[in-house]
Amino acid sequence: MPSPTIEVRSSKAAARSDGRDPSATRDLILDTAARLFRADGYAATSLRDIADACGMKAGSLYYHFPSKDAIVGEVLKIGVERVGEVVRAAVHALPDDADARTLLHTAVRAHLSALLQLQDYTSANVRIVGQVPVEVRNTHIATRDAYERFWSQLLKRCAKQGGFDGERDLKLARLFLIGALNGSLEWFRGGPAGIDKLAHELSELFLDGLITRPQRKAKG
Amino acid sequence: MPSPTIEVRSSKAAARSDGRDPSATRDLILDTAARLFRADGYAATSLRDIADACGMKAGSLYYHFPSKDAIVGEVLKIGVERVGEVVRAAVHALPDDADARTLLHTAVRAHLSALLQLQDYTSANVRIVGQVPVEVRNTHIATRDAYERFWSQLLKRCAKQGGFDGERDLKLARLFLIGALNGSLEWFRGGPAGIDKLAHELSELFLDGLITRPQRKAKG
DNA sequence: GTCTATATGCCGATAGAC
DNA sequence: GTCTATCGGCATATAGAC
Repeated sequence: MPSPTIEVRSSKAAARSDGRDPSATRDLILDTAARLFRADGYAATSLRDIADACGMKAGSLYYHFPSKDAIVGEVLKIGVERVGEVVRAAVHALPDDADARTLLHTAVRAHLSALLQLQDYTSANVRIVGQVPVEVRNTHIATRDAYERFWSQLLKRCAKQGGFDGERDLKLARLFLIGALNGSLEWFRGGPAGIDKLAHELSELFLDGLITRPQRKAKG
Repeated sequence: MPSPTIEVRSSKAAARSDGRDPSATRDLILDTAARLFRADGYAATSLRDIADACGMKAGSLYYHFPSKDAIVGEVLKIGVERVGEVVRAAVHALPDDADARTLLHTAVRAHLSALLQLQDYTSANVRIVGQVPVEVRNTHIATRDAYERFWSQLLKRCAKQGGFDGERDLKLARLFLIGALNGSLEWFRGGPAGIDKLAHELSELFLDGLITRPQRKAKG
């Protein structure tokens, strides 16, 4: 499996620590806010907390963002959009006749990579949705629905290529799959190698199940 | 499938609306707090909000609980402990030689029943852990770990009875399974019949996978 | 057991100096 | 761009009447 490690950068703030990028401070605020939102929740994280962790004063944040809601909205947006982009790109790079196993494994691996490398953004996400102004939440839900539709189509494509069992409910399978993927945010501690093992195990589990099959495909 | 619907009562408050039970008010406060914590998060839910929804004044809550933390601690506790009790009881009621399919299906169905019928408690749970005093959180984590150990043993028992594939990583399978189960909190809307279908689909999916098997067991 | 009244403190946001 | 200073509001928690 020569597929390269998937790299997902959370923001420019981590890349350059000099002050030359005019948006570096903005990115630092976002990274910091995401981390604190994830750890303490939205309402429990004050602008003073965020500013302190950035080495700034609370009033200065208003030069970069018009309100606390705008900050949390941006954090949510980054979390949902970036995962979708990474997964779509990885699947799009496959040949048109890729088989079900390759399709599923690639999408699962890309999702896990982005999800876990952007942990502060993605997991702040699941914890603070529902505590945020309706306008922000509606945008978030629309993006999320589009991503779920992508997965529905992907599973249908897999079913055609891979001889899926006709009795399986693909809608429920999709929901369970995404739940299993996102649940890893709560327990995974490890690096890229661990992510690869996760992706391998989960896609095999969903395709083949726990019970031994009479004949198995040859591997690698 | 003659297995009866699993009933899980959230508290005595729902059962009796007369004022005769001395702990009825306490239970009403807990039910209300769980619902609001789930909807709005922990920090965003004020004691005034809880009191208003109970038809009381904020100060009166302090007759029943010493602090807001005590309320949230109790809500968390109910959420984790009740699910464990229901699942253990359901599995314990099975014969010693129950096969893997029956074991897994029974445990999955019991978990989903308790989880979804206690939605306010269980889903408040996943959203507000990490926003709560360390002492409360440690108790919560201990209970949760014990429950995960129960699932590990259950899967080992299934593996012996059911001819599991030796290549599967049971620890990861357990984590993915519980993730898929708990993820249903975010999307499931339905009643007991829907829960039964969920349990059926998920246990079949984990045992058999998405790909067609050459021979299948006869059903029902 | 529930009420009113209040102590004390942190919150988001703004204004204006530098 | 970042600072200091401050406004008005709502938070948890307490005290004591009924």
